[in-house]
Amino acid sequence: MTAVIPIVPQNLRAACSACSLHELCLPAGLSQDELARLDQIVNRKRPLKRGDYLYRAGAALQSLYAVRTGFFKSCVMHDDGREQVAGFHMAGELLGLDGIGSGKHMCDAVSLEDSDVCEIPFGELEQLSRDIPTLQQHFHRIMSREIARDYGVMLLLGSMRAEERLAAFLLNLSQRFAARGYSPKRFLLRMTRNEIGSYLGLKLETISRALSHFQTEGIISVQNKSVEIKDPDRLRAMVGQCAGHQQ
Amino acid sequence: MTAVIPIVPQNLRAACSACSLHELCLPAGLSQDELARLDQIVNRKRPLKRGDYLYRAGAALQSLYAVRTGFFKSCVMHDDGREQVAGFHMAGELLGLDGIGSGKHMCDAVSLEDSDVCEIPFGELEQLSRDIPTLQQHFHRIMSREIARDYGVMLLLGSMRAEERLAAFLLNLSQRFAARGYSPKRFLLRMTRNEIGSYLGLKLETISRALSHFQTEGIISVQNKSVEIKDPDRLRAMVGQCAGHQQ
DNA sequence: TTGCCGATTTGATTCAAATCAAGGTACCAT
DNA sequence: ATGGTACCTTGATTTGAATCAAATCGGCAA
Repeated sequence: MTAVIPIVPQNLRAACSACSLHELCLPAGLSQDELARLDQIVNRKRPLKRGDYLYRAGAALQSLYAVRTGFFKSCVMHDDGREQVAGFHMAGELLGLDGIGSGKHMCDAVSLEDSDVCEIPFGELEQLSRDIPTLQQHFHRIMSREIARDYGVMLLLGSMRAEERLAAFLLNLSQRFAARGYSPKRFLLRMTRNEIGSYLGLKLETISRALSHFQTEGIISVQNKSVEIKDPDRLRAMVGQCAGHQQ
Repeated sequence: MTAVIPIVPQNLRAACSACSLHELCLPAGLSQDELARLDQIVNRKRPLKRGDYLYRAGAALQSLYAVRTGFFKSCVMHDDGREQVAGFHMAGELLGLDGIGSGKHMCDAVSLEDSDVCEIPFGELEQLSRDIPTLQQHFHRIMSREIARDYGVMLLLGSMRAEERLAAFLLNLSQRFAARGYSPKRFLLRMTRNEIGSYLGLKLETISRALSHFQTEGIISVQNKSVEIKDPDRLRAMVGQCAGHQQ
């Protein structure tokens, strides 16, 4: 007979100061004291299961959310039901920035695996950031980086070929995993081929074919959701000079 | 003999409080007193001629710029020289937001007609916005709206057909002109077909053909850079239900 | 374990937009 | 005025990715 292990919600209680992500996340650069003040306004939400919505487009924006563990997509909807994935979000990233302008979320945020988030009431964040210049500056940097990322996506969608887009996408994931201490060479694709396709402005069949092609070229190895990057240099070489780029 | 009219640089001296754009621009919602404080940090730059660069990608970000009069494009560059127009900017809009995160401009900002801008030193803006909550909030809204706009562009680039993209683009311009008190029906395209194409992820020939097609359908009338929207409803109908949208 | 359903792969075919090509037009500088 | 240059239009052809189609795979639930 095995001992019953009591379920301790320790993750739920962890403070920013104790969080492994705190140099990647909103609190980056804060002193212990400032960290404690930020901690007071941050709420831990109960974990989300795969497929759960963190919020939906149109809902009033009360808070921003920092991904603690897990993986999210945010997607914009057309009137006619067409869906466009606008981003994938991993640990340490901030969700909800697009809704501040209108006071309403502009997209759905959906958990792609069991996830944990920290809730940061936006009004309180604004107030606190008036007191803590470092926090204010870092928040501005985070918003600005999201804009810069978006420009990168526009470049990708507006002027890259299918395989170039996928190569850029894989390199981006790799680099973000590396920044979080995971292997940049081996990782899981948390999202479906269809979701990758939506993000990259391509159809799922095209994603599948491109992955297969990269594999036969020996650039990567794919097994379902699992990817290994075997030749990052060749992947990099594909981005930015896809021979006679037409678009 | 005609009287010589002295050239008074009155535009250069105009304060935010006297600016017709102040409810559209950064100072929106400020009291007279707060406005005066903002005015103290804003510098008027000398006018830019068509084709002048306001800043270049890679340059250190010192200031944001508000368009006072004129028209700008911002464009991201590939390593290989491919250029992607990331946005067009008109009076009252803020440029440079993408560079805050890294401290360097991520794109070029180019004047598409003779233009005037206000220079807003970013460090001073951050400082002032700690004192003036309304300013802080409005600045956050402006950044957030840029993110929301970017999501819209992603939707456009990722899931719309060529003519649908152009229709969305024309409607967007129309709406922005209207917000500035200009006719939403008749306006000039300040940018070339090539630049429109770059922004929409299409080739200039495709833009040209689509414009011609809209004209033969009686939806718009085009004459070089001048556009008249004759049937805005039909234009709206084209966006979001381009019959059996494939992408 | 088995059955089912959603996800993925791969092939054949189609099609929208790119590319190639050739005039035509407008505007700037001389 | 005039020549030049950049911009635009339109047509013919090509092509990359979408669409259509059909297996196959994998994981979850009964």
